[in-house]
Amino acid sequence: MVISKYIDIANIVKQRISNGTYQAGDALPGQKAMAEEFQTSRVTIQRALDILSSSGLINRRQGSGAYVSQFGASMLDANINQFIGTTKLFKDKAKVDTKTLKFLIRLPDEEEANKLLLAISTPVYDILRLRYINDIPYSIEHSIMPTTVITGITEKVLEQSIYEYIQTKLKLKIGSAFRIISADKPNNLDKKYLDCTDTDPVLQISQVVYLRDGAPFEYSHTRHRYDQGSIYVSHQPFSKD
Amino acid sequence: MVISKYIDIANIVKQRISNGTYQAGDALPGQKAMAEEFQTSRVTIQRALDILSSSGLINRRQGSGAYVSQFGASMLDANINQFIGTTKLFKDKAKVDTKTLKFLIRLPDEEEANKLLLAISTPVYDILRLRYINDIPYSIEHSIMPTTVITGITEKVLEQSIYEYIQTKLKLKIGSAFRIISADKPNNLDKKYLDCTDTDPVLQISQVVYLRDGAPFEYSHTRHRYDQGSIYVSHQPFSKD
DNA sequence: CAGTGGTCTAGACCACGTT
DNA sequence: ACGTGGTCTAGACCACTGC
Repeated sequence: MVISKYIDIANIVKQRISNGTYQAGDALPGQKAMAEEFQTSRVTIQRALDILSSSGLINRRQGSGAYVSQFGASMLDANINQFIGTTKLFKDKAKVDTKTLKFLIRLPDEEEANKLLLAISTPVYDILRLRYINDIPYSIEHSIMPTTVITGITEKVLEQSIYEYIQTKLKLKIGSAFRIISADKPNNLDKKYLDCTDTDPVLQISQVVYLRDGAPFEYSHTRHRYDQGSIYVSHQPFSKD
Repeated sequence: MVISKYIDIANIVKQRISNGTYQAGDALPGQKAMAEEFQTSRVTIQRALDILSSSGLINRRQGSGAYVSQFGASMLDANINQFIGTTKLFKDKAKVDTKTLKFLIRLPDEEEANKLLLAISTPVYDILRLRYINDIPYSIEHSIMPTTVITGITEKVLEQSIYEYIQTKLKLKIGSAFRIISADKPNNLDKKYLDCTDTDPVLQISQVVYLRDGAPFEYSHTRHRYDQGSIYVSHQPFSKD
């Protein structure tokens, strides 16, 4: 057992969906059968199934069974609901380059302090980066981070992945994220760095990201050319409505 | 008890967050205390907390407690991760009008059949509607629905809410949704009905919506003027990573 | 170390689908 | 009627936080 029994079981079942042992539309073995196979109780099997259904891999029908979602296979590799950084998203898939356009420490304005739950006297990092995928301009990311939570950022870190740094070096755990997605007309930066003309729309993602303990650590705006990427979102119901 | 104990408890706690009994940042009573208050077991309390944390209302810290998210109060009314129809979204808040531009039954093309998991010989509804909020053009919705799943749609239903009809009249339960959000240049319909000029971007939401049993029932594209609405998305981690 | 939340069990009963 | 998943319990042990 690596982490917890129910997470391990969920991963094993995920694996079986991935390798075709359970095909789209198939019913999974009953909870009782799975409880026997994994030498555990039915409640633990249900916790594992919770993970799979909340990520859209299976559908559960009371009185009938749990079925592999038709989306199943295609979901496994899709980058849905991601809030990881650009770097990880394209890892091993494409060449990612970063150009830091601005990197300074200053005091936050009222809106920034508000979003990050900071006093306006607490300094923040102000970071503007241009990302290239396979040498094509991909996005402009403008991030504000509190220096009290995220410490020790250097130019070197910025060229790699800030998220990687936060998780491995600072050993902080990322919790939730709230995003607002909108379309916008190109501004001067978009025209200059993303090669937008006046008629090329921009897709903007504004987000506040929180650590697992609830402290906000990033308020950012990321802008993409309209033809350089879409956002994939899945929605699963939790309670019955 | 209305539905299940754990859902009822979640709703009661939600109520208390809403009315300020539990304030942002406050620790909730311990699980043991709540189990006593609600005359139930700790496991049932945990199921209730699962609902609250998966909707971002609380943060849980092992060894410490469960805390009301700073977002808490503001989340309650926000229409986050919604996949309900336009009508319900603005219910009691604004005047919603619908103009049906197209309503016919035809055979699906290959992509539509693919998304809806249909044979190309199964007829689908092809519906194009223009929505107004307070008499201002709000969105163009193009929906494809299988006639085998969604039956008996009339002009009258289209002027109201299709989702309402599906849930109350057909008594079907909506399950999950997968969306792709993108920015786009305006097309001829956008220019004609949303009053877009060549430099007014459009925010497009393409989605496939599934019933709880996994059957897809809608493949649609909704287009908004860039200044008429954004998409709010929240992301909560499920398993530990 | 005391108190908290996280995981797990074995068994029970209920709600629902299917036959 | 039977088999499925959904809910619930009482109690146990573990992992973590914070004093």
